[in-house]
Amino acid sequence: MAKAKTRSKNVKKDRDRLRKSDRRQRILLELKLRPHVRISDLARSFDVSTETVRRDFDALAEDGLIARAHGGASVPVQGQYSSLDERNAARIAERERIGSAAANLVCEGDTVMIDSGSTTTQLARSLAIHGTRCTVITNSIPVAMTLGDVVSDVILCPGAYLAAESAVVGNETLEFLERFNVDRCMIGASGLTSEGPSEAIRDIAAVKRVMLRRSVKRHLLLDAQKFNQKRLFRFGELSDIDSVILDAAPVGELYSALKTAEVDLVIADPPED
Amino acid sequence: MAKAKTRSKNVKKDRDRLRKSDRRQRILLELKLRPHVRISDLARSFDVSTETVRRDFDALAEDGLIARAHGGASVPVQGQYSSLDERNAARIAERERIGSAAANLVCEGDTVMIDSGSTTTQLARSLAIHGTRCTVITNSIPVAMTLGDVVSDVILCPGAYLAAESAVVGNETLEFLERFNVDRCMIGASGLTSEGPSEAIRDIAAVKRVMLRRSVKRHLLLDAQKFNQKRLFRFGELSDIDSVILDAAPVGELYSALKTAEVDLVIADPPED
DNA sequence: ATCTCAATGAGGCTAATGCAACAAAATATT
DNA sequence: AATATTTTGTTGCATTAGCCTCATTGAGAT
Repeated sequence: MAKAKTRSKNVKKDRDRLRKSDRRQRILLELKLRPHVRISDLARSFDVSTETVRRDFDALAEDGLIARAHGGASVPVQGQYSSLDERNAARIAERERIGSAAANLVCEGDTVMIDSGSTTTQLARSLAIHGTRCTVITNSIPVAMTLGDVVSDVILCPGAYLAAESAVVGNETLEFLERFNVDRCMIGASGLTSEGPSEAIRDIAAVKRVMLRRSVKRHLLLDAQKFNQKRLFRFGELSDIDSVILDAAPVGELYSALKTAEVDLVIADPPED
Repeated sequence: MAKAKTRSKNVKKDRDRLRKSDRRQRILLELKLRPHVRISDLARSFDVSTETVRRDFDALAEDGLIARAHGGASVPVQGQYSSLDERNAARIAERERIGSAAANLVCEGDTVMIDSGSTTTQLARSLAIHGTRCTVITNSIPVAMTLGDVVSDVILCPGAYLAAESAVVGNETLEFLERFNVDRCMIGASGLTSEGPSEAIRDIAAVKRVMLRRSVKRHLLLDAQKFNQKRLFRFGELSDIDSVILDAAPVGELYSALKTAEVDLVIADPPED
């Protein structure tokens, strides 16, 4: 049955005041336009009190849709990791180290495929800091935006835009990637077991598969938290990987499996301070 | 008491102050990672006083590299227009109206090509607010990110990433676009004369040309400030355009030329308040 | 070594924001 | 229509940020 009264009395418990949800919607839209909005501006724009906007912010932040800041709010995190909680903030440091170590593997003039993910975005950042001139092919928008067009040539893949990952995926992406032969690829993973790396999202896994196939040297980036984690989509064997860049050495079965597969282990330097 | 030399430090000696430029660099890199940084965080991170960070912010904001906010700073504006000055802030309102009017032209289920630019990004925003379900093909990253993947299917073009426009351009973009036939395209322009629309950046103009060619209905979006402006690269004749969406009616020669070419004029509604 | 100038930090003050409790207004429910 | 519930506004106060001035530091130049 079609909803006759569009938005008047819909549900019982679900009291969605048009006003409120409408404001929230507009806040989110606004944040898609600019990276940061001020409470005072929004209050004036909506003609409500700052307290109301503050409450909207609290609600949106609770859902992880925005990131609060003093005096305003910004987009949660350009589609990368969520810098909300302490736990994740700690992960950032490790990803930074991994990204930095991975950046050292890239030589001047290299052609590199970089996939989407928080760790590979950190790699892009390290590459930008380091100023390594290279050609990058990526399906990740944060990676492209981080690298810019000054130091590196960045080629962005086509495909369907996947907001949750800030990346493009799908057949067009895969076909496009097939056209290239690159020196190396830098790939993240949600999990790594002795059976190989795996990933939770199918389309993302498919991209990784193709990138692995088109590269001479194949590097996997991941932090120790992913050890022995298994996700639905395995995108390769250990023998498909030339080296793994990580923040701590694996042990036990995973370690021996990596050794058997002759995978190089690149352990990122421990934090300086 | 005007200070003669505000910040003249471009001495030939490049070893000015590594400290300062290094900090600025890191601030910019940080902003590529997260959309917003806090002064207090940076001060702690760099182990300098908040005043120093504040001064860095002032300098960076002066160059338009960051956007200041209370308590921090954010990326200037994801690569779109610069919301720095009042003049530009005023333009935003007009672009909003134009974008909204253009969004009304899009029907449910349409396939639409949208090019890069501040006005078309506003169109994307209006589409998102309106919730029009459609398939969008774009070379603009802000457009893709604004639309997301909930209401619309968004297909991003491949190509070389052009940071200044936050868009992809080049042969790959053009070839990709050629593969599609769409109902309509929404295109911005830097200038419009009786000879046709023009654009300052060659690669961007090339994209617009192809989009025009692949569309049944061709819409041009621009504000009155662009009237009688001529840029280096003309990307079409007036007769290539089906309708122009603008915030004020053109007059004189431009008006008669548009009429002669049988171009529809869609004047955006004036502001409500 | 001394001088100079830019850069930085510290203090003090003002303005803006955050927070909590309560009051007022709007809306839904009966 | 009357009541209950939610939402919004207001007030007061604590906290934080902004900004100005001035003292101090540090690097380069003479």
